[in-house]
Amino acid sequence: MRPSFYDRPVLEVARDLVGCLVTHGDCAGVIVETEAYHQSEPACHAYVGLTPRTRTLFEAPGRAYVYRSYGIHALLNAVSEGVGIGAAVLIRALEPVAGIDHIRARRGLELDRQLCSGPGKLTQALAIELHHNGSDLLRGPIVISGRPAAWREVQVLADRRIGITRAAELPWRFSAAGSRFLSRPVQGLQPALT
DNA sequence: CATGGGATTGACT
DNA sequence: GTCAATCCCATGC
Repeated sequence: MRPSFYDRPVLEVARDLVGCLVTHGDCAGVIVETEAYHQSEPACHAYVGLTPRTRTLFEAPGRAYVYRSYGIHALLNAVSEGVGIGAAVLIRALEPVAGIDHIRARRGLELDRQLCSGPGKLTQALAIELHHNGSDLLRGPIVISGRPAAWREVQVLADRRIGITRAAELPWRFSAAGSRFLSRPVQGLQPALT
């Protein structure tokens, strides 16, 4: 992935990350679901401005923003847009493609469809922790790389974001059409604008 | 310094 | 469908 990939409007980055590969150590999965967040809307952590918590969101695009959700789960985001603009793409679900036995052991589950079908599940599956906050997604240890050949032409659907109360009407969730590995089914069935 | 609210998940009725 | 677990940190006194 080139650095310029993330230095674009966060909606485009979120759409284009569907089908890309996330790798950490010997485990990897194809991104099948994302959500976009931007400082201009109140569901985004960066809405409150620059604070210790949101610092990473305003730094260089292509970094990982990892934070703790509900005191329990670590959630992985890809920082997007330019320095000084708070925006990121939440990685919400993966189709596991490598290190599946390792992933099953971490998750305590067997069924492939449930291993990475949620933002907290996939961080547990790939051993992504809070200390990865601020790390470089181009250089590692967590690496996001371009779409494998079989995913080059993936159809992406847009839908409403999940689990938020503010700005809930925005169609900023993106998912791979027909994927069985989503956190929840698509409701809107709207093709993402290109 | 005290309080309260989550970009969730899994267990349970 | 309901609900608790659990912790970082923004906010307000």
